Amino acid sequence: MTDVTLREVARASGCSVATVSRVLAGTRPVGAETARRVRQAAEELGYRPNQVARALRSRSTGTVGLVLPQITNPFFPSLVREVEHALHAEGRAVLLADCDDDPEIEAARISDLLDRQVDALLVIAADAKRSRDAVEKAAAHVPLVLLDRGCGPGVADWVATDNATGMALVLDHLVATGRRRICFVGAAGTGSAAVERLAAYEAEAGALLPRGPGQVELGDFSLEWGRTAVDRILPSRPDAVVCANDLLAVGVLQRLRQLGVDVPGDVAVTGFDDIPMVDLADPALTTVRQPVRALAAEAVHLLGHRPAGRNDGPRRSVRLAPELVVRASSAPRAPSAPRVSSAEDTGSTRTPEVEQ
Amino acid sequence: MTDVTLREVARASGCSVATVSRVLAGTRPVGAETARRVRQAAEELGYRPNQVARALRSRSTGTVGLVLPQITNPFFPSLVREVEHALHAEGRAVLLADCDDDPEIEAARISDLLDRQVDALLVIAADAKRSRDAVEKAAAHVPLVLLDRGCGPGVADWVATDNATGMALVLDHLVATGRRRICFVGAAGTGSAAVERLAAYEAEAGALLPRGPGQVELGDFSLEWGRTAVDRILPSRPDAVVCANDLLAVGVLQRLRQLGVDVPGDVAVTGFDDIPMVDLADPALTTVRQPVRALAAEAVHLLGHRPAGRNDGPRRSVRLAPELVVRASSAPRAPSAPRVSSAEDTGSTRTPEVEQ
DNA sequence: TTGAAAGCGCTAACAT
DNA sequence: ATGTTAGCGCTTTCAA
Repeated sequence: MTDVTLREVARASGCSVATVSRVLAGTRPVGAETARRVRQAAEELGYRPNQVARALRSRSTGTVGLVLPQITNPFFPSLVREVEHALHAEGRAVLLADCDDDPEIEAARISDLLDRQVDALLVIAADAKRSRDAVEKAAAHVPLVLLDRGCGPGVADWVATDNATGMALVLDHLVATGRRRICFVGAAGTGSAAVERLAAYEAEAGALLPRGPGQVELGDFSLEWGRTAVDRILPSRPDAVVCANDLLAVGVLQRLRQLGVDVPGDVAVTGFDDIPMVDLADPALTTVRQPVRALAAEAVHLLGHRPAGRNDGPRRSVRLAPELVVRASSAPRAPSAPRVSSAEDTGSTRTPEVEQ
Repeated sequence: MTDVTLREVARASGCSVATVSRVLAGTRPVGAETARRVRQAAEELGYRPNQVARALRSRSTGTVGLVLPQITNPFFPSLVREVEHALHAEGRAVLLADCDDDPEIEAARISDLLDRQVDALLVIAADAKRSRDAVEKAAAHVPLVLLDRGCGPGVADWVATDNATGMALVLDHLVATGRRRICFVGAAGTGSAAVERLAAYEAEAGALLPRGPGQVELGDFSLEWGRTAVDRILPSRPDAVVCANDLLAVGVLQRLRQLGVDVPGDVAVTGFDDIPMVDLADPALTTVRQPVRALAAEAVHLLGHRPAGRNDGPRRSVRLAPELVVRASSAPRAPSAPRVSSAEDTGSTRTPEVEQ
């Protein structure tokens, strides 16, 4: 089952390999009759262009490297899905590299992808500081866009969710539904999500609440820390707990239930990200849905707009507004105005549901 | 920033390109001193071999296509992770193709991957019947291994979890802890998971229970169907509900709680797969953990053992035994012998936990 | 519009 | 052990 080559198509259609190439790649005008003969011959022989040979000659593999910290992080699969679809729509394929949250592995994987001549790189940085070097070097060789997690200013183009807007949506909603003693459970890390969401909480709460921000508890982005934080926060008698991500919020819900605290009667709880498993939370979790499809589309778009390896022009940083999804965990205490779901005017695309 | 080629390394080290190639690729013995000079020159020039050129000449890209139905299906990310790591350990890269549960898109993606000259294909079939053609054709060109979901006998090598063993572990456990009125909530589809888990339930329940299998309700693999099925099953007064996957089980738990039925006091509930979100179920869900790492390792192993495109020899079908993870949802009603967790003698590798 | 010819960067025969 | 030489299959000058 040896593969059919361009040469054989040329012979069968009675013209040169150059002509066949032009017909099939559509690079230059070709006589109508010739084109027809070529296409027919290609069809009959079952010709399939060898993309490796094409890549070697044209210096473009039609391949993009996608580097991420951990595919098992529940927020990433939908992002990977959207990136894959957006790239495929342009005829490009995705080389996937999972680097296990380790910046050194990340650097090695990036290097490997460059050796494989990817046309571009999409990187969800493993570490805000320690990913920087590898990303910066890679950006000198191919167009590179940071997605979701960045690694410092000026390193490369960066597309992420607008955390400040997301947090503002949450606090506006809570205040509008009568909550006044709002505290915050977050993470102490240096990643953009941890830092920006905390900062946004403090700014918004300072502006909106008469007494300013409530108690803040910082740990890591884990279910366990969500549970623990509840015990530290409850003595201050909050009427709402804002969490920096969904995992924390689910941990908070679990512990609150264990303690017999009524949600949303006694306290409201909110998350961030809208990962698939919040469907299972009880009560259903109010959260901020990241505009996953738009993030992917924007990242893929930027990829195409910085010529390979050219470092001229300013770095672009694109922030996309997320959408507030109001569910039961933040329902008003007086159930006079039942709010089931709401999408603010963010212009963001909806994330597809998880299917089984 | 033009790339350094083999030719330049050859000139710098004062020997031929062939020698440089042999040193760097390690294909043939080379004099120690020459090798040293070559390596030094390569190092100094910052030489990086062009994998595309190498692939064209050696007819091997060091690339494997991974085709799956939907990366957002909660069972797949950990599988993708393990596959990626296993392949990377052999110096191979993963081209990812998500086909949106559509066999036609799947066929197109497979074809695209073949054009890109992947050395092999790993396919999680989208549909037990309609994936067959494309898979069979692809298997004629490159080594191909079906993973998790197959598509009929004799099509290609196939690696999957041993559903019969998994179901037997569940039923043995339930019977051993005193459950006798055990019913089943599953899916009506034709996929191997749906079919085999149902068959295994009926066989085991027939053998173990005096009155034989209990009520069986078949719908699809969704949370919603799990909730619905509870209402149909409750009138038969079961003391255990065995579910064909975790999503169903979580739906069952939700509805049971809504109805005020005590789990595990009144009825035990079990799932299948051990997807990350079962951590959040309340009570924690007893389930069957698929041997994800071992599945990936075995699939990657098989990939290397059928020479490219050669269809000789019988198709191999490898089934790996899963592991029962006992949690609160199936605790014995008399809490005299608290069982927290147990791993049966399956010889399977443990799946790593999901991290955030 | 078409063809002839020159490579892309590398590996693999075949020499020596 | 090393060098010379032919390509891998394609795209792209350069001529015609």
